[in-house]
Formats: sequence, structure tokens, C-alpha cells
Amino acid sequence: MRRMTARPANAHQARLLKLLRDGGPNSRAQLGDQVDLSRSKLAVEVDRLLETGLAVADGLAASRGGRRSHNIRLNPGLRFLGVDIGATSVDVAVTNAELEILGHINQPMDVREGPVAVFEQVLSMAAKLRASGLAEGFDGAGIGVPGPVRFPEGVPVAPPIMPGWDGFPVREALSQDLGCPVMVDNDVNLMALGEQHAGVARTVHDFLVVKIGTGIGCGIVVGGGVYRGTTGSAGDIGHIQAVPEGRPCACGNRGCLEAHFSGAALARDALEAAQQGRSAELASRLETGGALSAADVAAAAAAGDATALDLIREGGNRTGQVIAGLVSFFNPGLVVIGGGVTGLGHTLLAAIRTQVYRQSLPLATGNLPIVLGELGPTAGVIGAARLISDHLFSPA
Amino acid sequence: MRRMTARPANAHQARLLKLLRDGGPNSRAQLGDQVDLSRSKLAVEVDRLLETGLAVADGLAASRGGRRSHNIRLNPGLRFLGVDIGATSVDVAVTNAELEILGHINQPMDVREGPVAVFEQVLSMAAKLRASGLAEGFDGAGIGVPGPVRFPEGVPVAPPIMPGWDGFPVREALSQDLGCPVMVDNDVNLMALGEQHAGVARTVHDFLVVKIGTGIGCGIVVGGGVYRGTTGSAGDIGHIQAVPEGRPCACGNRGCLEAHFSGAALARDALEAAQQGRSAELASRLETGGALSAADVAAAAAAGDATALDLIREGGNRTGQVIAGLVSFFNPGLVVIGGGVTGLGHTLLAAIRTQVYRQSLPLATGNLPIVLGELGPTAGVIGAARLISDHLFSPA
DNA sequence: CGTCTTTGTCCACTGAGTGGAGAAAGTGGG
DNA sequence: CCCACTTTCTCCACTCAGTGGACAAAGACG
Repeated sequence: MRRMTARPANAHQARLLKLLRDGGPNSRAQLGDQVDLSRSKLAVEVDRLLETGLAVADGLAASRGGRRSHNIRLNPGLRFLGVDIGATSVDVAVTNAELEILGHINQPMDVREGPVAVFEQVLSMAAKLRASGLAEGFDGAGIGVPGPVRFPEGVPVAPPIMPGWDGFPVREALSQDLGCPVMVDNDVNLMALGEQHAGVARTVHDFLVVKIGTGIGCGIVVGGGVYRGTTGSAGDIGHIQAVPEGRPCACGNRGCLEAHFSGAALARDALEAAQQGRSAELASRLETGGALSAADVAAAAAAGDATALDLIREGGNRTGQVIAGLVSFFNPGLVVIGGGVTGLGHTLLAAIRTQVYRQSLPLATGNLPIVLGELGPTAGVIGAARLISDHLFSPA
Repeated sequence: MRRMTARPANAHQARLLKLLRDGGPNSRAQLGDQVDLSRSKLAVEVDRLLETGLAVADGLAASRGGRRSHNIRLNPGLRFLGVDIGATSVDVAVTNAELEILGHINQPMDVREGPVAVFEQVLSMAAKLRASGLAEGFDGAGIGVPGPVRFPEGVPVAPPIMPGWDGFPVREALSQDLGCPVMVDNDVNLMALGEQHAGVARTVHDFLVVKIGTGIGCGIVVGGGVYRGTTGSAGDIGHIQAVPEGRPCACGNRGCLEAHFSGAALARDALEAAQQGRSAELASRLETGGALSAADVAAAAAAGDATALDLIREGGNRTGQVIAGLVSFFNPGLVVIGGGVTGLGHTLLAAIRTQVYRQSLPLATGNLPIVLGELGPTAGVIGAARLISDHLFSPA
């Protein structure tokens, strides 16, 4: 199939494309109910979408008791590639134009191997998805990387955990390799977009997404759009001081949140506890696996291990303290907790909630849900697809 | 003079009004250079503004070497009232349509006396300004109050330092009393608007304004617009924990920034230092004045008093620590420090800068100016005028 | 005094969008 | 089965904001 190169010619068409993306197949009449255009105008714009191939007619619509109407849907052959590059693994997924995941692969990987090696792997994963018959090509791709990005250019800037990526033209390079438009963003921002599109944040306009993985980051959504800050580093909360004169951090300061609680810090703490004999559960896991990770702590906690539970609670308190500050400052309508450490589940959530509800003022917390993300590991790739579709479904 | 009741009929007129407000008198041709409209269309819209009396012709424009052009300016009879209600004083000012201050009064007052008493005072101050010939009436008024506001309705919600104001229909009541449209906002947001309109933040789109007065608050500007949060309490950073297990705060928690550094806290600390004999300078000032305020500490510091300097430095450190967190999170393009405590000047600023530059990541601080506000006590009233003018200069 | 430039005015034309008339295609009651 | 009613689609004349070119007015400059 030849890839789509058409773009909406005006704001009306862009609007319609987004409605079709978010609401699935719709009849002309249903579309008309949502866009406030005269039927004539609507018909013209829909016809143009059909002509350009962006949308197609698709059978009869459910009857509402009158002349039968044909459904319009986005071209079912459209394919987006969503790539979520984490610190230690990559997710690659294919979606259709409605951003439904058709295929999803996750592989371990180390970002520090540099962009060339990583992209080789990403491309081979994309090729595998294509080979399995899910796509004959991609109409666009969204990429998330674990560090700040100069968004307009799609270039990582001074990323702490991925040296070697600084200034690498990710967008340019991938666009070349894949032969389609590419957008690049911070992984946390994409997670926020994902939860906004298909997760818990569908109806909220101002919210925060805190991702606790190898590091800690925060996606900020203001007025329905991702806020990236002046230099693209907004949401970089891992290096907010959580403990005065606390542990030394890789960034050179002491007491950073990330140094006290994150996937990496948690694994270190667990190892120490196991070695010092403070937890039989963790020690036995260490012996079995040869190493400990956040997942081991989660399992130990689930098994009722007191030390593991303490580690989670203490980390939750620290995180909650920082989030409480952000809540006072930002007054969001929702806080979403996500990332690899989400496996710690409700113990973690309870600790965070306790801190936030205790430390922030009632006006800010009164109606503030603090919840776990709904999409788990797919949030990033859905957000990536959403990013590129937002771009492609806007007037050129 | 009869008050203006006209409003711009469309977005073009609104745009023109704002250009005239921000750029002063302009010829039709100069306006044309800025709005990207055909000369014909521009002429039509300008004529309508002249017809409705919102703008007037005003002499000949400076020649650019061709047919001479008449200047257009906003009606010089338009008057806005800016009111900035602080915890312990009120500022009331009259501006013209270009938001230049024509008259400004400041009086001490206690917000806790409640809205009725305060408004009585505000109205009498407004009457005094009117009586002095500066205005025959007001075309609109902006009001800032020291607490969170449900912005669309112009009603304070759960304001900690002004009990008795909760739910009071400020906008409604003042609109009745003054006989003109009124908009209400948090005082810090107005300060941000003021610095954006006429101060240090004219060219920045994302910035923070930290106001250190009786309490501590923060104005947040995102994409050129004030961000108010879900319930209007965004920027309420006074109750972020700055010192773990620190001083008890009126809010019920311990270690809040406001409990450790603010006009009120500083005065308490100074009093203690004077009574304990740790500062001869402060003690003598206490004896002379009978009480101590932030201004006394500023004076003592200027005189070289070590204890006063320490108080300022320690407060600056605390504040800087909190701001460092906000900078990491928000990645602003500028941080403005303002409020009553600004008198502490560069000692304070240096302490804050040190903390922020040390604790936040280079990417966020690399090009981040941290400066004192430019407008001092007029920032609030200018922001108030700006608020109502933005409202009135938008299509109805 | 004539030429060039800037500014203001007029007007025919374009193109997006509207809203009503009517046809097409369904539902449901008698 | 027929008829009244509803929903959907299509067509078309009409409105209206806005454009851009022609021309006039008014100055600068050599």
C-alpha cells in the first residue's frame, strides 16, 4: 500500500480527523452534531477527506430512525509507530489511525549504548512488526526518550542518563530511516499524552503524571496540552531536594528525590537490606536471582515482608512530600502515578496519598484524585502515536 | 462624561485595541504593519472603533515621508481602577486606557476586618481619586485579593488569611458599587500581569513571580497567560514544606516556608533577636519604634548588622530551596522576586540565586535570570488594570 | 516644479460558509 | 400495505468578511 501523504487542508478537516480518531467511525450526521458546521459545509469537507484517502466510507451507520447513513472512518490502512525508549528497555508498537495497538514488542536494552545502537534495535523491532503483517509501512512515528528534548527540532539536550545522545538529531535520523514524519518527546510527556488519550486523564485539562522508573520524572499538562518549559526540561523533578543533606546523587547534589527513591535506588536499598540480614525474603530472592530489582521488592512486600514494605512506604513518603509541593504550586485536577515502580501498587499509592493530603492545603487536595496509571507499559507507545497523529492531523 | 459601554465587536477590533493600549498612539499605517489585514479592512475596523468612541483621532502622526497620517489613540477619557488588597494595606490607582498610572493611593488596612469594611475604605479612596479630577467615573476595575479566587465568578474561596471573605461575591458587589465591570484575581497573579505588561517580564512567555510579603505566593504565567489551577489556588507555595519538622504554621503543619520566612516571620525573628540581645541595631530600633517589621531588618542589614544579614540570608536560602524545586519542575524563562520584602534587596536576591543555581540542573538554570520586580508597589495595580482591560478589550 | 513615496478611499471580486427546499431512505401506526 | 413522520443527504442561491488593485490625496526631495 502506498503511504498516506495527505494532510488536512484546513482546521475543519483537522477537527474531523481528530474526532474520527478519538471517537471511531461516525456517520456524517453524528459528526455534524459535534462540529457546529452547516450540513453543506460538512459534506464538502468530508468529501475532501474521502478524496485524499485520509478517511474512507465504511458500511452503514446504526439507524437513528430515518434515512440510513454511511459511516465514515479513518483509513484502516494507516499505521503509526510508537517507540518508547526507557533507560533499560524499549517498547515498540504499531497502531492504526484510531491509536489502537495492533502489535507491541518490549525488549531489554541499555540507552547508554548510544543512539546508533539503539536505533538499530528499534528499526529491527519495527521491521519485525511489519513482517508479521501488521503494517506495510508507517505513516508516522512518535519517539519517547528518557531525557529532556528540544521539542521543535526533536533533539535531546544534555540528557543526564543518556550521554552520547546530546544533540543527536533523533527526529531527522529516524525520519530518514523510516521514511515517514517523526516527532520526538520526553518519555514522561508521552506517558501523559497516553493517559490523556486512552487512560485515566481523559476528562481532565490540568494534571500531572509522575513516572517512577529507573529515574523520576513528571509530565505536566496545562489546558489540555503538554507543557515542556523554556528549554524542554520541565517536569524534571528527580533532582528536587527531598532530604536535606541526604544521599549524594549522580548530579552532584545531595538528597535528590531520585537518590532516595527510584527503581535504581530501591534496588540498592533492597540489596543492602538483604546483605545485612534485615530481610530473609529479600535475601532468598537475592540468592535465587543473583540480583535484586524493584520487582523483587514488590514481590517481597506482597509476601508480607516488613522490610520491603518499609522501603516502599519510606519511598512513598519521600515522593509524596515532593508531590505535595507540586500540588500546592500547580493545583492540578488529577495526579497520575506510573512507571516501572507501579508494581508496588497500593502500598506506594497509600503512602503518597497520605503525604499529599496531609501537607497540601484542603482547597488544592479537596477534590484531587491521586491514582495509578491505567495503561501500564502501553501508555508511552500510545502517547507516542498520539503525538505524531496530533502533528499529522493538523493543517500543514 | 458618559462612561464607555462599547466593546470590540470582533477579534480584529480587540487586537487593535490591545495594540493601542500596549503601543500607545499609532497611525493607521503603523497599525496595518502589525495586524496583517488589508488596508481596506483595517480602515473599516478603525472607523468602527472611532464611531463607538473607544478610540479617537489625535493629531498628525510623525511623517514617514509621504501623505500625512492621523494618529489613532484610545479614548483619553477612559479610566480604569486598579485595586490591590494586601494583608495589611490597600493600593488604589487610576489609570488611563494605556494603563499609565494617573494617581495612586496607599493606605494601611487589615483584611481581617472583612469585605464590607474594606470595600468601604476602597470606595472612599476611589472617590478621593475621582474628586481630585483624575476621573469622572470608571470604565472598569480590577481587584486583587490576598488569597485564592474562583476566577470566573470573582469570588474568594477558602482564603486562609482573610476569613470572612470566603464566598463573598466580590465581583458582583464592587460592580454594583462602582457601576462598572469588575474582575477579581489573586494579588500575586496581578503582580505577574503587571510585570508582564510594564515590567521585567515583557518578552517572556513562561515565568514565575514570587511575592514575599506578609505571606508568600507565586504567580505562574504559561504561554503568556496566567495559570490559575483547577480550583484557583495554583501558586500557593507558602505552605510548601521548607524545613522538615520545622516551625509550626498556622495551617496546622510544620516547617512551611511561610512559617520560616515572610514579612510576618521575619518580624518575629527580629523581635526575638532584639530581645535576646543578639543585635544592638535591632534592639535600638525596637526601642525607638515600639515594634519591628521587615523594613527594620532591611535597614539594620543596610547598616551592616550581622544578625539582620543572617536573618535575610537564612530566609533567602529557604526561599531559594523552594524556588529551586519549582524551577526544576516548571523550567521557567524568568523568575521575578517581588513583594514587601523586596526592600531586603540584593542580599536576599543573592541568597536565593545561590540556592537555585546550586540545586537545579544546569539545563534549567543555564539561561535563567532571577531578578527583582521592576514596578515595586505599582505592579499590583497595573496588573489589576491590565486584567480588566484584557477583559473589556475582548469581543463580548 | 516634477517625481517618488506614503497613506487613504473606493470598488469589483473571491471564497468560505449559511440555510432553505426538496429528494432519498428509513420507522412505525392504523 | 399505505400514510405520516423523521432523519439524512444534496443542491443551490445568497450573505458577508475580506482581498487587492486602481486611483486620489498629501507629503518629501532634488
